[in-house]
Formats: sequence, structure tokens, C-alpha cells
Amino acid sequence: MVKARKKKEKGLSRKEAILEMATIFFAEKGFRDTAIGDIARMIGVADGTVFYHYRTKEDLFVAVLENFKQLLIRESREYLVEQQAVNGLEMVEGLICFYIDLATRMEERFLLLHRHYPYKLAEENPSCRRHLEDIYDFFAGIMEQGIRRGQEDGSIRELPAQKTALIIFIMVDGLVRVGTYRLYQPGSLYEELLANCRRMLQAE
Amino acid sequence: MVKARKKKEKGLSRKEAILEMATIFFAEKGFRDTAIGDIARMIGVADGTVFYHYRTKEDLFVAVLENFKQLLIRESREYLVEQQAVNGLEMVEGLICFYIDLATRMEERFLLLHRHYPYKLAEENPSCRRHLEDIYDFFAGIMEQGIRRGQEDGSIRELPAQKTALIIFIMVDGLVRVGTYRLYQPGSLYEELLANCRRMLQAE
DNA sequence: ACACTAACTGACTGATCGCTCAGGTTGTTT
DNA sequence: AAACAACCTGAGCGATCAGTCAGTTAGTGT
Repeated sequence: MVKARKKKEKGLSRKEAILEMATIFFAEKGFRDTAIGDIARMIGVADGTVFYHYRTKEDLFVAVLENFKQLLIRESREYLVEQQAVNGLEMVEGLICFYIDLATRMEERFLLLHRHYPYKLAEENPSCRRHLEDIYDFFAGIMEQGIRRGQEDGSIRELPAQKTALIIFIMVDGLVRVGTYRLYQPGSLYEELLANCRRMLQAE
Repeated sequence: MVKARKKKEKGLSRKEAILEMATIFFAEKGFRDTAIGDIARMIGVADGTVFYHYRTKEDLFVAVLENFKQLLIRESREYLVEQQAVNGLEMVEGLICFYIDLATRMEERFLLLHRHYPYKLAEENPSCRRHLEDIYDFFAGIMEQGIRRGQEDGSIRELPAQKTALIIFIMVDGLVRVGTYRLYQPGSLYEELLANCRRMLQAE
């Protein structure tokens, strides 16, 4: 039975297929409620195959997280080269919209970051911790760049750029999270969020 | 063996003891990683006793959530009667500090709300959903009251009170959450958060 | 004393699941 | 073709755990 040895043309390698399917399951059902057997069955592979490519379930999870991190950073870099804000304030606003759009487009995958498991795992698993830190640092970092640029061009007032960047990121991410909870309609809040951020940042 | 029939003087009834211990376990380890047997053993009771008082594990979880909701609302009401803000803006700032203080004091218990499980359960369990909505509506509601008061006394500018209240709550709660993740030191951010909220709200 | 009920017990069941391992298959090298 | 390594298989092991139930105990009313 030949399936996909060394990245067949149109398909993924087995290892990649496992990673993809694991991402879907971990995001949708969480770590504990995902059975390796479910992942294996969905891609027509034996349970053992999963453990051949990933030593443990936890290793597989960390690989999923790393893969997601790379996806996030890649997409963001693409946006950054395309965007053309005229000043720092516009850049920050653009980033907020970009993040909301990205998180809406990949709603299920973002659940990976909106569950508690990865943060708990991070306490004992250094690579898990590093991936999470990388993600937070990355988004807070580009937000900070926008703020600094705004402070240079005069569109943003003087304030601690790093802390403010983190606060804005937390605020935006919090809104996305509440959106996935389905307790409130987030749509109408996005506009208001932007207005509030503008008021926070804008030079007098 | 007599243990605690009908609320013995110094102790809790068995049912209450189960609820308390379940709160600790569900918050600390999550729903799936909490075994009913662990709860039972910790309070020296047979597994069956738990199921005598709560039909299923899920029922127990909802009872825990309801109990936590009542605790939150009780504590907040106490604060509200004690606090004496001179205007709306101060009231909102006070509420933000109160929430941060409360969430820091009860860090483990707040994990109940910062895990994904209750929100997922809410999709199919109406009483779970109601408890979550009650909590969000309560905090957003008192925040909104503060904003409206500020708009009347002129300390807060004209803006959509309800939406802004929700945004502030999400922002504050997001910060608390990130604090429990231990990725950043939240302490230094609280001050900055307050300053940002003030800038968002303050009348020109 | 007796009857009745609520509270409690803990052995047991059936199901799930992470992981192992001995053996099989496929592709490559010599 | 023979040897080798990488890849894959799936039955099975051991552990965990939610929930059941027949039976026991303690309190209450008569």
C-alpha cells in the first residue's frame, strides 16, 4: 500500500497530514478530548503511525503550536509588506483590523491559543512556553513599532510604547475571544474598539 | 459513622463540602482532568456520595459555576455600597481596580471563567449559558452605570455607554487572564491600563 | 419498637485511550 | 537479489474514570 512517500505531488506527506488533522482536533475539541485514534482514523492511518512520527501526544501538540506560530508570523509579515499606512496611528489601526480579520478567518485555529491548556503546558514544557512567548512578543512587537513610528511622526502622543502595545493586543485578542464564546455579537464592538484605541493613542 | 448531617455547627454539609472541593479541582485542573474520585477522596467520602448529591459530573460543574457567580455578585455588591466615588469617571476607575483586586485575590477560582470548557458547555447547556451571561452582564452592567453617571456629571465624554462598558470589561479581564498565564508581569501594566482607560473616557 | 426515608457506601461495569511492539511493507543501495 | 533502513500496522496492555446499584446506616415520626 503506497500512500504518500516523501511529499507526493498533490498531497501532503503522512507526517504533514497528521499535523494538519491534529491542529483541527486540538483546536476544536482541546487536548484532552482529542483521541489520537480519531486523528489517525480521519486520515486513514494506523494509530501507531502517529506515534512513529511524534513520540507522544504532548509532542504532537507542541508541533501543532509551532506550526501555527509560523503560520501567524508568515501571514503577518505578508500583511506588513503590503500595508501602506501614512502614519503610525494608521499603522496601529491597520494592525488591529488585520488581527481581527485574521482571527475571524481562522476562528477555529485561534482556539488553540484561547484554551487554557497551552499556558498550563508552558509551565513545564519549555518549547511550548517559547512558542507562546514568540507569538505574544511578535504581535506586541509590531504594535509597538507602530506606536513608536506614530510618536516620531506626531500622530501618537507620548506614552510607554511597549506597555501600551501589549495592552492594545490584549484588548483586541480579548474581543476576538469573546466573539468565539458567542455570548455577544462582536461585530458591532469592533468599530467602537477602534474608536477607543484612537482616543487612547491620538496626540492632542 | 456520623459526619455532617444537616449543616453541623462548625462544618459544611456534605453537599457543600463537595461543591467547595469541586470548585478547587475544576478551577485548578479543568473539567476533564478532574476525577470525581479525587474530589471524593479529598473530603473523605465515597464516590457514590457525589453522585447522590449531583446527578452527573456536568451537573456538578454547573452548580460550581452558579455558586461562583453568586460569590462574584455578592462581593461586588458589597464593594458598590462601600465605595464613594465623587463622579462617574472615578467610579469606573474604582471598578477596574476592584475587579483586578478581586481576580488577584481569587486567582485560582477565576480560572473557572478563563478556561474554554464553560463556554463550550454553554452551547448545549442552557443553565451554564445563563450563568455565564449573568456574570458578563453584571460586570458590564455596573461598568455601564459608572459611565452613564460620568456622562451626567460631565466627567466622561459622550460615547456609547453599553459598548464601551463591555470593551473595558473585556480589556480588564484580558489583562487578568494574561497575568495568570505568567508570560508577562501584569503588575506594571495595571497602572498603564488605568491611564489608557482614563484617556478613552475623559471629557475633553 | 417499628416503619419509613434520606444519606451514604464501595465494589463493579463498560468504555475510553495513550502507548508499545513484534512483525510487515516499501524503496534504496550495493 | 540480498541487505538495509525508513515507514507503517493494528492487536493488545494497563490504566483511568463516569456512573450504577444493591445494600447499610442514621435520623425521624408514630
